[in-house]
Amino acid sequence: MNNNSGNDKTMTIHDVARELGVSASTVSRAISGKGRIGAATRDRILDYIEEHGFYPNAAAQSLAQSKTNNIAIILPEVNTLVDMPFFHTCMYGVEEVAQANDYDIIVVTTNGNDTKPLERLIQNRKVDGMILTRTYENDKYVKFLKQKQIPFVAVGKFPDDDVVQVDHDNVGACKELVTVLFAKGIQNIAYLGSNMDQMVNRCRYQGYEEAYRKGKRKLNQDLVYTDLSNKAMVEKAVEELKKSGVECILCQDDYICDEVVRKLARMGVRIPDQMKVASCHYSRILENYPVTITSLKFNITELGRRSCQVLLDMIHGKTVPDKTLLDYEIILKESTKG
Amino acid sequence: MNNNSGNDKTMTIHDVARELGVSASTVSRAISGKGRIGAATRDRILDYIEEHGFYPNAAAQSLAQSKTNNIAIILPEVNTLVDMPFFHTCMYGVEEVAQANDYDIIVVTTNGNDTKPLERLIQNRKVDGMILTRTYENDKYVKFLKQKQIPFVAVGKFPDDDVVQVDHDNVGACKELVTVLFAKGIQNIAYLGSNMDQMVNRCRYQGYEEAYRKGKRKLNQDLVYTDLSNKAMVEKAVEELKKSGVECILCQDDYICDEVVRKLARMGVRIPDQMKVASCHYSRILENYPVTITSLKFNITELGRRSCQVLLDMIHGKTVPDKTLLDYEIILKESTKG
DNA sequence: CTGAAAGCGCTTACAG
DNA sequence: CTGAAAGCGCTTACAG
Repeated sequence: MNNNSGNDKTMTIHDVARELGVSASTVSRAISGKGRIGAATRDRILDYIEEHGFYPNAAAQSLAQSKTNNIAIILPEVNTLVDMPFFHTCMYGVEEVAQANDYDIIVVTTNGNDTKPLERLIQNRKVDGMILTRTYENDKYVKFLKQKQIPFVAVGKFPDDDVVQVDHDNVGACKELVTVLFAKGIQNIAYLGSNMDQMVNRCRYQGYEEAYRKGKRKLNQDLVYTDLSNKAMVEKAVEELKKSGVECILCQDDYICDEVVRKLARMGVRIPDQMKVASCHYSRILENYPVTITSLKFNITELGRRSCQVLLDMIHGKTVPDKTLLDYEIILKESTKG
Repeated sequence: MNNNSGNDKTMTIHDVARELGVSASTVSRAISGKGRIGAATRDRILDYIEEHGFYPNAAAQSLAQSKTNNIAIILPEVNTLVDMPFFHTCMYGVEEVAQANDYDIIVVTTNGNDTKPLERLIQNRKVDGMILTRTYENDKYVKFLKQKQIPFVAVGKFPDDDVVQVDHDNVGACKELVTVLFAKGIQNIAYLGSNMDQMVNRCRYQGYEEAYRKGKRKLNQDLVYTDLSNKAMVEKAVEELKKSGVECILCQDDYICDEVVRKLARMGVRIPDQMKVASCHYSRILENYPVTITSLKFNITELGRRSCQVLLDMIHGKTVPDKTLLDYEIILKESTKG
């Protein structure tokens, strides 16, 4: 007693064709909107479909059209309170515009080295394109995708010009932040960063450097730490910096900023009186402090959205800009006051 | 000059059949391992495939076999430092076992109300099953999936017996935690929770209640808050509880715990001397405090893994347990000392 | 504007 | 053990 003519198998295009006394081709045209078709027939078909809930089989469409309406989003393996929200939020953004365009997203997590999962997805033709959410200095995935000529976009900067990139202007943002801090009368600013394999980290450091150059100031390399891979190293750096008499510490991200703030608290060093602090990336972690922290703020969801939009444009054969740079905000707070 | 016989189109099963002088059926059998086939032919085919890198077209396989090798994972829209890592970690777990079984995961984010995205995925037959990562008191998705007879598993408890569930034993865990606290000599324990629409929150409260009953203690409803939906409400509750002279506050999750700890600090109330605190869910947020917090600890990745394993079993027609309850740990720390 | 036919790239009874 | 054929459910030139 259901709509399905007493037949419980899922409806096909032929079922609706038969019911309506037209051919399957005509039904297909009505649905796709492609090819000439009479307005009356089209409406009749569309009405029937609407009413009886016909949904085309994705695999059949995919096979016939050589397109999947799937895109892959490649996530790194991360587990910090800074990284997880970043990638998750970015994924939301991607998903939002994918959904809006009738695309689904296939998520794959990788360690940055094993290209097997990625290859399988491509070779089996399960996706029409890919989004790389993190790029490395020498990125295996990028090489593979370029060679396979798969449409893909890299979230984050990449040295090669022929790679389509969507990113926040990390270089410009850090440069401006440091310049602003100089303008506030701060004489020297230390930099604490970690893994320079990641492009985003290189960019931030570059911005810091450029600000020094622009300000015609001499950058003392003793104030620069770019390979702090754990808490102990950050703590040691903070101790050394305190002794050195530097006025301000610029943190590559909130993970490092978090350690810095805690360490200073344990040392009894007051922010900003005895040490100023700023971070290159605002995340909710910063909300937890008694003292508010000066930082750069990026719109991560928008980053995801734009990446997806650019990828879809590529897939649909439109020409897209090689680089899309998103804006940033500089949030000045207590931690750099005075 | 590539391996592809000078032809740049992607290889099909017929190409390898022709090269090897066998039929497409035989190639198919060699790959799938199904149907009788001579060991020699099989090896010859497999070697060729290995060497020349043939990958079957997923859409074609999907169409012929009516299965997609995709599963969907439904994520709620969340943005707190507690929720995002939870769902992200769970997703990792799912992805890990999906990958290992040659399944891909399609991620869809929903607000819990709009069933459209879910429906599309099902109706177009893009997935073989689904994982619901959050369940609600009256879950629309559950209803839809049951009606459609799609294999699915709910992460978290669900009242209906005919819904396959994978969950931590939230009830038992909270019950035991509260019982342990009683055993330490604490006389009364307040409960701070939020949205009771979510099953997980109901469970935790239920465990708390059961511990009271088991201990034959009278539960004073003035000590119970179950609808704190923002910071201000939590703060007010903390103030009232401090006045009431209660000894210990049990927090439904770390989001609430975070607010409680901060509020107590601002009030100048020392933990654990002047107020004890415990949380029903350990997340990295708790690592940030100067005082360590007693809490329940769950293995979220494992939750994801098991959910996926159960779903795959269902898809493959095995019988699976209606409920899979994962273990928990009780971590006693400073915050409940003395 | 519409239909019949071939094709997308696999799988799987059915013969042999 | 292996092959020819039909079928999965669409799309799309090609005729008319």
